[in-house]
Amino acid sequence: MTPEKFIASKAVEAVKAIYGAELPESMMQVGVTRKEFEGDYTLVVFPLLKTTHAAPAATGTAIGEWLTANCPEISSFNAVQGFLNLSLSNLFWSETFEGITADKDFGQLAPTGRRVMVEFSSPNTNKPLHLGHVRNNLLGSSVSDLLKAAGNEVIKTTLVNDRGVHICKSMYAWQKRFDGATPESTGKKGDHLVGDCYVEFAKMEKENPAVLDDVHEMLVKWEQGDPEVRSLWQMMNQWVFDGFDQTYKALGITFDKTYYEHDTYLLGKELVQKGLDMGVFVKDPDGSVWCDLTADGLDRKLLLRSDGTSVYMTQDLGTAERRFAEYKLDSHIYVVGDEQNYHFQVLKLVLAKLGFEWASQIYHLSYGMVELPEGKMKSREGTVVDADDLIRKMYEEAKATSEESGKLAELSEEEKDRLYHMIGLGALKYFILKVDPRKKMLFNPKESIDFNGNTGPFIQYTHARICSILRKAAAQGLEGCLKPGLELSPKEIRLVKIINIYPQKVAEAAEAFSPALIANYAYDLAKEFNQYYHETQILKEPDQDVLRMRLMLISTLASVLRKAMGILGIELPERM
RNA sequence: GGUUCCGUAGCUCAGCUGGAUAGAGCAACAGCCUUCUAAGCUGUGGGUCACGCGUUCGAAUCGCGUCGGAAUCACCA
Repeated sequence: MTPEKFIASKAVEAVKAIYGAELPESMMQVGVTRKEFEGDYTLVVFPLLKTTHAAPAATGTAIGEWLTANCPEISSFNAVQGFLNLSLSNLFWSETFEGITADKDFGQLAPTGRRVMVEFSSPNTNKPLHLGHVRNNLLGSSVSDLLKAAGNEVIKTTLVNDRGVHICKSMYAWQKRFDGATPESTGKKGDHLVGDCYVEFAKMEKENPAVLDDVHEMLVKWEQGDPEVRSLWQMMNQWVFDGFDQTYKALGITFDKTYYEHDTYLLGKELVQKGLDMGVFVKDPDGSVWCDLTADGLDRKLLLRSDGTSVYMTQDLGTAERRFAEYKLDSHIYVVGDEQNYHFQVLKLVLAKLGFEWASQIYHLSYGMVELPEGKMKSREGTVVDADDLIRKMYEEAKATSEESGKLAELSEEEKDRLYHMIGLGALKYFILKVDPRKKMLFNPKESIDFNGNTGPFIQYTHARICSILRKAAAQGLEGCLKPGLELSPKEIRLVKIINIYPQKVAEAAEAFSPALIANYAYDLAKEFNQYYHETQILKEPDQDVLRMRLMLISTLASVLRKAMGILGIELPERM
């Protein structure tokens, strides 16, 4: 039980005892006391005035007196206007602290019994990944870990868009203008080489629009299984996959299951027939099939072309049905940009019309675009921020900053390399994940991502600092240990308080599908530690019990930082 | 035009299930390394929470409207 809930339940008892009225717990608004006032938690008494028929301050005082008299956990109070500030006893906090240290799985929520699939990344195989994909990948991966921490079973998946006109464009340009170039012959990463082909095609199209006909012919041949086209397709796709693998590896992204569009693009046609049989779809005279959503405030949606071929939506209906059936999913989350809000709105509606109860368990985690100061990234104008480039730059930046600080003399070259990658990536991941997913975000390539302030490296640094203290303590044979009933300082209580709400944060963040809440929590915790660090000499404390308690406190804090940042996919170093 | 989302400090962002004097970081300025890692800490300046009306004891937060921005409404994916 959280302290807030505890106080609310006690306040219900207080009101009953003093005023004889039974109020629901939801009437008790308990929040964390603002810094300017004394106390840990504040009960807002305004909502109670109709019941108590007394002035705000008098009501607060009466409840405060009852609580301090009847609850040993509540040590003192002060009533300011309609706000009753309550201080919890030192014993309460030291017991809370003890409870946290005893819980090996602190922050891992109880199993929900729900199985959730998270689809993210889902790249096209005609060009390399850029910053927009990076946001998608980091969000998807992080939300997956977040949902796991919240007690769900999670299956991470991706649907590779490996067929279609866009792929054929790259293939066509390669055939005509690349003279047999391969990743080996050019020394170029495969996805970048194929991306070059795609760009080249745009030029070809500009010079002679007729090339589009050739590409469509190629697509038809692909669908017919033409051996030559298929083998070219396979070769170039493999180049891209190899390139993507490197990028995924650098980002620390993995999937439990990979789908390929060439396997799934025909799914959903039976569902169209089912919808027609059920009378929820209609067939136009030209043979095309539609779902009428005008009653839901939307338009008519095409589900099957007049030539009988399927569209994007058809395929998505089919894959959703297959996945829910195959994996017995309770829920499915799609991490897709907000430009596709309409698509997912329609998807859910159509599935509901087909009678699938699980349609309501589909969530579109709709995130905002990453924009540059000039606006959207445009590949035609060469303003796309390439993922590999960015990762490399972050590494260089981390290396430069680290070398400047000159603290890493004892590390081997290999350890340094690992550390630079950890820091560079930590900066990038935190930069992206600390922003509310739903909001669009701005990236300015001219200003490099910061390593100071509210950043990943700040939190990594804080962790390294704690580890340094723990190392020094261990060298003196000292270990963290908590003596029951030991007095905690106000600052230490603050730390315990923040650590204590971590599980609650995980629950909130999972509910909102927002790793940003975890990022901001980790920052608050790190910041609070740094203040404590500057005003408290941990190792020079003469009282051994206090010293050991502090070691316990900071090692617990470090462990919570690791858990929180782990959800963001960010590793914390032991020194930096 | 319809629908949806957004508008908080010079910049990037928190806060939004209504609560006390709206918070951080960056940038600027002033301090703190003979003290456990200065990628840190402390302080100063910086706000009509786009605007208006409403609901409420109380609104950045909820409702309606206005202005500004974005996305989307394909027999594209």
